[in-house]
Amino acid sequence: MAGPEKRPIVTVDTVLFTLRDGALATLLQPRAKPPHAGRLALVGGYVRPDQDSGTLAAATRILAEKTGLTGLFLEQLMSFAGPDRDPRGWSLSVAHYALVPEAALARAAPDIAVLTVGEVPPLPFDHDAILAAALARLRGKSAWSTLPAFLLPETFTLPMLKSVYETVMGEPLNDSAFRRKINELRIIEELPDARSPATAERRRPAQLYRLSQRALVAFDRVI
Amino acid sequence: MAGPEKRPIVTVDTVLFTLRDGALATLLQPRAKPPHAGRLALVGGYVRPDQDSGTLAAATRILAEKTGLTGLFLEQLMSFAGPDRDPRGWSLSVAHYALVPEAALARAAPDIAVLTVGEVPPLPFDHDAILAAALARLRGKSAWSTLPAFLLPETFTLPMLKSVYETVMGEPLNDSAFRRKINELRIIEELPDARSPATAERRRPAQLYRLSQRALVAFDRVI
DNA sequence: GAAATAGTGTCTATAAGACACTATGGT
DNA sequence: ACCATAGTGTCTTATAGACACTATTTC
Repeated sequence: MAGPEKRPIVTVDTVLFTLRDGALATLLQPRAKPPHAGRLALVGGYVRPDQDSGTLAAATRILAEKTGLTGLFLEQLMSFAGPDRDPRGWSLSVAHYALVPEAALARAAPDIAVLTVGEVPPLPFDHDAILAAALARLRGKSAWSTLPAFLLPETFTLPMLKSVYETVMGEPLNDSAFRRKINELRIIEELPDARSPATAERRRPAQLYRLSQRALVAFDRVI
Repeated sequence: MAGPEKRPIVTVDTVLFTLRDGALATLLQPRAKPPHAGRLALVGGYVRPDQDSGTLAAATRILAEKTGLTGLFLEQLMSFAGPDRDPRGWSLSVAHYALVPEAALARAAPDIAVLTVGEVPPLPFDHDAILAAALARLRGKSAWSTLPAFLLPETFTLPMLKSVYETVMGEPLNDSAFRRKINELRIIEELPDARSPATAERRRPAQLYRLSQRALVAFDRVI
């Protein structure tokens, strides 16, 4: 039986995704304390058994404390553990990922850096591997769920929705087929008499929609 | 900073799947010690930072120690944590799942119970939830990967492969379409001049195949 | 040659992609 | 009127399913 002194360090880390100028980006924060103080890293912290009812709760608490971000789509990714990933000793991190719509971004702590996923520098600990796994999960799950919609505001247009799917999956989608599928899947609903504002460039206003359910919906076919 | 005394209990648990008379089954073992001594449960144990290089290594070690099973396909599922799942206190279990071909089953510890997934009794801790999550993962991943093949011996016939996909996914598959897809995907290779034995009932022998790669292969389309 | 399973060929149904077309508002 | 984006209709292509057919072995 392992006594408490033999227990691993248990932390949670969260990969935060957002959109930046039409590109997929991630939010990183300079570490406040050693190890790796000052270096950009995933937002993480210790699981506190006296406060947290689970790891999702721990991740939610730490996100709020360290970044001010709340109300995000947040999901467990997987755990990363081993003797060498943290200089403090054998540690286990339950990695999560979250999607940050632009409106929430505005409320984030000022020290948060927003970097396109292609321009992320080498990260401390095994955060590179965690980020890669989160990206793979985001891309994989986007093809058959409403996951990318959580990068958008609550109401959005079909061109916006198509664009975010294209950004996340990294490939252009057929417009006609996209509309057909979204329609058949009944995952979004029209806001009656609500249209996006027209601008000098975006001339014709588009119909506004919202998710039929404000929760992740999976579907069998692929976008 | 959380001192060691505030650290959660960290364990690993593994859901073991196998085939039993053409049905999907799970391997459970009576617990040797309290809590819940004597009750059938998932195979699990403490992560030992002094011995284990990670949670997969911990699960592999514990499986070997408690069941004698080695060489299985084994993958992390996700973590389950909270204050109430274990009477010993706030605990975190990194759940895994493994696939046990019939040949490996023969080498398993004698106290292992093999139960069809439909006839599993209520399990201690949150093992019901872990089993349900593992089953969902197995079913979901089977549609687009070679996962079910790890329930078969190293060499198998196409009818056997089709049957294991049907068993795992719980629905009949079209024979012609199945062969077409398996062929196009190039995931298996023929063993030249090797055929399954014919019996009184299975009259025409079938061509034997093996996986082209003895590792999980994902494909984009669905079986 | 009858029985039973292994394996093939081909038609049909469905869904995805291509792409030309119409619609609407701003300038 | 023209531009730019929003949105539609329809043809083609790719893939999945249905199902009848042939092939090979045992009895």
